[in-house]
Amino acid sequence: MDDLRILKALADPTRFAIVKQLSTDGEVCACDFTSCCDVSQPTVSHHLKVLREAGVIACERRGTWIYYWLEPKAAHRIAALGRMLTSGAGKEPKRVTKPALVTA
Amino acid sequence: MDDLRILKALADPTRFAIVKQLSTDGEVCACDFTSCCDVSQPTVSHHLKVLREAGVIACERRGTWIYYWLEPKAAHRIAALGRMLTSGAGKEPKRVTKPALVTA
DNA sequence: GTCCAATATCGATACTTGTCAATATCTATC
DNA sequence: GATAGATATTGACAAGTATCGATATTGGAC
Repeated sequence: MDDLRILKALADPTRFAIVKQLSTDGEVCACDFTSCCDVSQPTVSHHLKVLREAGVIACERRGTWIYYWLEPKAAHRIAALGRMLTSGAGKEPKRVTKPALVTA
Repeated sequence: MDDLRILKALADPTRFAIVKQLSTDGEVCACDFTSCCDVSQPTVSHHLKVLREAGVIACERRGTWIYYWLEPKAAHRIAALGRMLTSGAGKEPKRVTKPALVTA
């Protein structure tokens, strides 16, 4: 829902690594992030929670293990942001002088 | 260059507001961010520096004023990230049981 | 060169957050 | 119910950072 929250969730090396692995593997068991991310189990759990609460990932318990995957909705928000930035970049009015201020 | 650095630069309310304004207006004088972002001038200057060093924006001095705009290269990184995430989301192998580990 | 406006830098402070050890919870199996 | 493994929560601490006031720098006009 909140673009800024999604960005904050992605803007951490550990969480970015988690998201990249999810993007590659499609679905990953929580126990498999401990190896990839060189942090302790509670830290992985914390980051998974941040990503979950930002709506970036979702999870499902299957027996003892919990599987995580990317939320398409959040992925689409980032894609939309990318389109917004690419369309905004290179708009270049490049005025030579500052236009007169309307207010004051 | 660095995706993570771009994300970190975007993941702040003030900087995100700056980037959104740049995306809308194409090019903005530094003096015009003070009004939009409800923070002091040194704070705006600091955030512009962070965005500049992350390669998200670029600037040019014209007389007394300094104009900022979005760097197309950074915009394309975010767009590419969006595509990566959207293609990664919904991959769903959804295995019922955890596969045997290859190593150990 | 002097004055003024726009922007950047510096130093200090408060807030946020990433991290881990210890512990709790949950599920399956016996 | 007891045990064992997987994951989450708690509490504490360290590192990072957003913020501002004061000050410095830069460029234009006189």
